[in-house]
Amino acid sequence: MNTETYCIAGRLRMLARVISGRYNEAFTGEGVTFAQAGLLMHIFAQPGVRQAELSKRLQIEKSAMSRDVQLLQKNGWLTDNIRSGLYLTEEGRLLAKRCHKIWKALNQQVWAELGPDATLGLTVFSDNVITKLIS
Amino acid sequence: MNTETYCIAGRLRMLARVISGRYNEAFTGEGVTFAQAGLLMHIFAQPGVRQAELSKRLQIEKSAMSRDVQLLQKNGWLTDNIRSGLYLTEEGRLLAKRCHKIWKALNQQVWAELGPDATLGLTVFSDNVITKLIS
DNA sequence: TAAAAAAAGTTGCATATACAACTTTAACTC
DNA sequence: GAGTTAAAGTTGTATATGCAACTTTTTTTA
Repeated sequence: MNTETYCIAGRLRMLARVISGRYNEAFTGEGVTFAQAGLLMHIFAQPGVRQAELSKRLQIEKSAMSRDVQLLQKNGWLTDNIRSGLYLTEEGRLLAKRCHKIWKALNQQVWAELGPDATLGLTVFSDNVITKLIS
Repeated sequence: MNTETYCIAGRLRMLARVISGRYNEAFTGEGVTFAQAGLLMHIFAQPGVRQAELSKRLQIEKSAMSRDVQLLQKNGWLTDNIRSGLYLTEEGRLLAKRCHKIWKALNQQVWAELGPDATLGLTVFSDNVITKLIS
């Protein structure tokens, strides 16, 4: 039946590029990328979270996470004790809240644009990857 | 019904990281990344293809494509007239063939590991993104 | 066909990402 | 509690990626 077995990795990377572009656009007004906004929102939701924890949850290599975090700090959104848990500055908290508003509206819109079949499809795929491929 | 609307972009990026890691591993023996192997295979399948064509097909920004292509060339896998169509050198062709063998086995294995529900889910999602979100 | 417009490709700059090696911090064991 | 081990975090190096501005090539049109 699977006569056409396209490249799973290639397809995922393409989809990530396309969707990331869409999300990045939405955050240009705030001067952040989607990746940065995402981290800010995670830290907002869980103040004091460790890099290692985010690293596992988001499946980002620890050295990449280290640099992402340093970038947030350089921009004044994190307090200076990043080795013992991540905390937003006041400016960081305000930005995180604005990002969340943007994110919520956009994510719902994309969800709606793609429709239930598509989003259910991604959910099923995602759940399978998480249970079968991530230790 | 959609009580939990997770972040589509975040999830896709995570999945791309995880699956890319898996594919990258498979190509370390050949000294190429999955991204490079993928380009080589595309060019092998369509000698003379233009950067702009690959750029559209893979949804990679043209400047990124330009650099990816230059890297392949620097490694001796592309002939020197990259501005008028991409052609593999003999070494490039041999490498592309080896990569295809690796890719085919791995892609089938991942397809099998994830199972039909998952892969169908990705297909449905992917088709929807392509028809609804890509101009 | 020459000029103008559009498309293709490149380069400067910046972020996102990974692997390997290293340093620092935390935990465990005796 | 000192020493060892493990976990966390950082830095060097390299690829992958995007945006903006620029150059080159191709196509259109007058």
